[in-house]
Amino acid sequence: MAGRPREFDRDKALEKARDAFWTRGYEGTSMADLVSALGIASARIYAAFGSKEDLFREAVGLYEANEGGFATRAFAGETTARRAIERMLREAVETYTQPGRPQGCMVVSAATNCAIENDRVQEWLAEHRRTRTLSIVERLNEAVRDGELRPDTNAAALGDYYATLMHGLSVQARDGVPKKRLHDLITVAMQALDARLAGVPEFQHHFAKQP
Amino acid sequence: MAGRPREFDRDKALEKARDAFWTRGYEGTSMADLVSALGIASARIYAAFGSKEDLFREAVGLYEANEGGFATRAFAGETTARRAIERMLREAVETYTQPGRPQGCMVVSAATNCAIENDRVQEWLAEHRRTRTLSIVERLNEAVRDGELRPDTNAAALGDYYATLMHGLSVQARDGVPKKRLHDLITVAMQALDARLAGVPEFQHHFAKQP
DNA sequence: CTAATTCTTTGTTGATCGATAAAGAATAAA
DNA sequence: TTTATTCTTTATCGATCAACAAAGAATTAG
Repeated sequence: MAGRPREFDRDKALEKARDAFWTRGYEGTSMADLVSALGIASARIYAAFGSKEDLFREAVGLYEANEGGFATRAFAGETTARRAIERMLREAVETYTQPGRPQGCMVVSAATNCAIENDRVQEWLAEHRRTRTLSIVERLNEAVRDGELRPDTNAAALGDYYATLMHGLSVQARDGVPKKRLHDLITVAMQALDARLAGVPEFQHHFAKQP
Repeated sequence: MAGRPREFDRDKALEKARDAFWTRGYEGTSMADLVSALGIASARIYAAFGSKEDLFREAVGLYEANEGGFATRAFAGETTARRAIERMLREAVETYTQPGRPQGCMVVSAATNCAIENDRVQEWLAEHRRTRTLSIVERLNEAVRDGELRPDTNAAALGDYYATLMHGLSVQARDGVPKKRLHDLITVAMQALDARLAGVPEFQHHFAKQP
């Protein structure tokens, strides 16, 4: 063991790689781009991270453990589904529109138009999105079981609805739609959940589960 | 003028190019891919279409004139905003999930993670999305002026909301979410508009414009 | 010290990228 | 027919792609 110690900070390098991939995506970021972003020769990148694909996967992991962890954080930190969903959406918007930072969601935008040889990477991110959708549905199902939401609530449709909206938020943020407009549309979107809360009888006939 | 007549069908070739770009995106589709998809040598592609970028722009134009024209069609073909918005969303889902066809929206997914040298292409598609968002907002503003929607309706937020949802639908469709689930979440989303329709007094206090 | 190990530097690999040059083939105008 | 024009074929261009080989440099273990 031992040997010559690494001269650069691996964690700092990974952060720079995450930002590069977040901004330009997997294929949009070349090894030459990474060399100049990390400030180290390509051979050193390969020695430290394995391959471009390995580096990307590790960079996405870092993203999800921090900026991209709004869903996990919201579900862990809020006691009601109503507050968790809203917090998730509003934290997503904050993350997607941070000034001086890459815009949008790395998981949504980093690998959507890949060449056939990078299909595995694209599919890997798609699986992350599907898992996130599932976790939202599951939280809403829990809310129905808990009695927070009416028993006839279609939690699957409601969860798909919020997941779809969140993925759309990433597109809009990347297109430069200002933060305030995104927050305003979230306000509109929260009404679907409010209408399903137990104890709001006048809405019941309008928002009943589809047959 | 005149000269040797072209031996291949330019329109058919453009359709094949549109499908290739729709499936794999601008950068994900190489000239070699186009050569095999169109069945003609690269020099003939350049003679007929100029460059890869010119071909892509023409392919997007074809997409928008047909499959991707659901928004324009809905606004032209429906007399109420309520029906226009729903038709736009449901036709979008049909387009995004057509069996045996490229999934999702070409305008949303064909150029989201591009290298810096293709920024113009990426920005060009973003401009298309912003224009589409604007057209939705404008239709809702019209509905407020017409009295279809309550005068205190925040048409900008409502339009952003439906544009965001539509862009999210493309992500979900690409991820393989089945058509039925997408239609079900649209049903949830239509309630935001229903709640703003004139003549539904009991909703007024819940869906009032933000201060 | 020596030997083993790991990192850094430098230069380069073969493959693929988008794009085109050059020459031959097929048409219309004169 | 001659000439001009346009398309097709073939072969390739220089640039860039991700990845690595080889040798030198710096450390620890023994």
